[in-house]
Amino acid sequence: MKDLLRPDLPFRLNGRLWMEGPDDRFMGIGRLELLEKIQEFGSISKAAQAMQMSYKRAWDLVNSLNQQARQPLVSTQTGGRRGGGAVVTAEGQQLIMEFRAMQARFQAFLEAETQRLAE
Amino acid sequence: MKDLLRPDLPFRLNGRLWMEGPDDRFMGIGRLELLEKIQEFGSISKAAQAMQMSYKRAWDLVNSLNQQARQPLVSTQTGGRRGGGAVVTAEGQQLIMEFRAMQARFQAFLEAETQRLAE
DNA sequence: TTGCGTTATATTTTCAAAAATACAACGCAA
DNA sequence: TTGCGTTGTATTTTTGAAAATATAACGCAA
Repeated sequence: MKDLLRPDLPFRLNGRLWMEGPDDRFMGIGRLELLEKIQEFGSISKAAQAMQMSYKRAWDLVNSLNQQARQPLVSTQTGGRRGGGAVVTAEGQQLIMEFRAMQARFQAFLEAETQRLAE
Repeated sequence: MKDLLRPDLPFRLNGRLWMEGPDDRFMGIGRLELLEKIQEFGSISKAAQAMQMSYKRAWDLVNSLNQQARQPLVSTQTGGRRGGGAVVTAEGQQLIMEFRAMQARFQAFLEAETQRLAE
């Protein structure tokens, strides 16, 4: 493989992994990071801001996640002391853990293939 | 994982794999299929047509491939009996084989992860 | 009761990627 | 020498996704 590539350019292997339902994506690296930010800030809008994403997009993603899950993964409330907020549920936390683990195994796969590539 | 998902919807794991240079993608499943179609038809325009892709897009992809390769992966000629045509070079064929093999290993990874998912 | 910072939602605007369109050059064959 | 089906290239148009914008509802606190 290496002998096919221009030697003056640095090439690397990359990839994406996701879970999908019949007509919508369910989980991917972007949604994973969003869930983690919501957990960190307790707010969809703050999470969106931190990811430089519009609130609408973030909300749509959360909605899509919740619609496809058996139990809500993010629970929200409007009004109140801090204006409202969002919490990642126990189920959401489980999803974060399991998908993070899958991502880690995928990274390992990519690194193994990158080794092969150098041959 | 399975217990988090709506039981009435069929979910599946999916993914993409690609090689990239500093400012351009080099190889991916789309380019792989395009190379295979060019090999099949001996023509960029026929390959594009078969993939329901505009000729310009197909040509741009071929150009990008050739620019980043040490040796041309597709060689073309204009005019002549059949109006011209395109041939996948030996190097191009090697790329097809190696990337196909990598894709196969990726599929195996996806299936292994899908097993895990069902637990 | 007013202000604040959220969630929730609809609508409009922007942007970039792809497609569509147009056309010149090429070289063989009729 | 004309026509044909390519490659090669520029320009315009379309399209779809995301951002931007706007606004209501909510519920606590000052």
